[in-house]
Amino acid sequence: MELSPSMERFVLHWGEMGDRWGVNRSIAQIHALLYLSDRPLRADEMETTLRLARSNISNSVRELESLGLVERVHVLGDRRDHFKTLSEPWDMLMTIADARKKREIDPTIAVLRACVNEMQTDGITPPHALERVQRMLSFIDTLTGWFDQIKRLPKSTLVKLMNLGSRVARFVGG
Amino acid sequence: MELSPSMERFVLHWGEMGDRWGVNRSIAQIHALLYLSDRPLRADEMETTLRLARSNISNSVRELESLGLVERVHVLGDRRDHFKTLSEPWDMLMTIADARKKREIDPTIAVLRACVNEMQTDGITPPHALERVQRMLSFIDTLTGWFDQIKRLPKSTLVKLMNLGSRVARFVGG
DNA sequence: AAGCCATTTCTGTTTCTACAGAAATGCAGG
DNA sequence: CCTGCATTTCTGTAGAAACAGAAATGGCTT
Repeated sequence: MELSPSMERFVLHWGEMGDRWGVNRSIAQIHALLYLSDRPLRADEMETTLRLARSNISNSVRELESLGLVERVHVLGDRRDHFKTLSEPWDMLMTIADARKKREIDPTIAVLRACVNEMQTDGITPPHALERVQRMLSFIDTLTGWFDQIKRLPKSTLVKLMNLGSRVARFVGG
Repeated sequence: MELSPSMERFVLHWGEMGDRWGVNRSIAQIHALLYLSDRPLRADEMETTLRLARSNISNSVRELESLGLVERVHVLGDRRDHFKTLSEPWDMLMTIADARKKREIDPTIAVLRACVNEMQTDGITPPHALERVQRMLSFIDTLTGWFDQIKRLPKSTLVKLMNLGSRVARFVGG
């Protein structure tokens, strides 16, 4: 797949962004490439377009799959794997948020809970430290609980809510 | 400042988390330490507690300051700098989101705009690629516009909205 | 059943970031 | 103006991650 200069710029920038957010650069580039493509791509196509090693493509695609961002598809008469990604930014965001919640937030909640438990009984931890951790725990809990509810709403409803912006505040007397 | 085992665990975990989200480990550890402390800490205290080099503390604290997460304060009769962080998780989240928006999202929007402009005129970029970038741009635009509005709402209103969860959907006919 | 081709796993190299320690700067008090 | 201490900047190093290429695996086709 040939990239125009702007497409290349998009791919490169996406790579940088991924980097800053804890996703490695190649993975983000592959994702960007698939996002730009109007059809599923094969590993060898991505290899030549992005000039990455095949092994790198293979592993990255696997990671993207596990994130739920990329799907492995097939075409008749070709046994090679083809890959495609979500085309709706909104779906992408939800998928990423979901995956990272599972991988990072949920374990964090577990750790904080354990900390709170131990802090309450160890007799060394100063009260204010316990209080801080509790506060953080309940904050994250509230936030993720909210997220879990919100993400189940139909997209159209969410769009309406977003367009309301700060005017949603009316409904709670803000 | 002495850390109980659970406090240490909290600090270490916070460091790991920072890492995964593109903040370096020491910076996140320092932040965690300040968060647990009930008083502003000096660089040398953090040095011994976290066993990091003074230079590292100095640079990290500076970075946290630029993120708006840490404030440099002074006490009478001591010319050394002392540091403290926000104690409200909600304020922390907003501050972080704000800073990262400025540093990463806004530049991204600029890049996407430039890409869209060039793609429209270069005569090489396939239409679907242009369309994808446009869609992403408008999505990010919508989202950040929403965020800018929301963050101005009083915290109490936000808490009410969060507690509503998916029931906010009622208001837009969901 | 054998060979071929796509894919994955493994391993060594390279690159980059984080960090410590040294040197330099700056400031306040004497 | 000089001295001493805190802080910052600079530089080399250590460690980790990313990556390429080689080797191995697995499955389809003939």
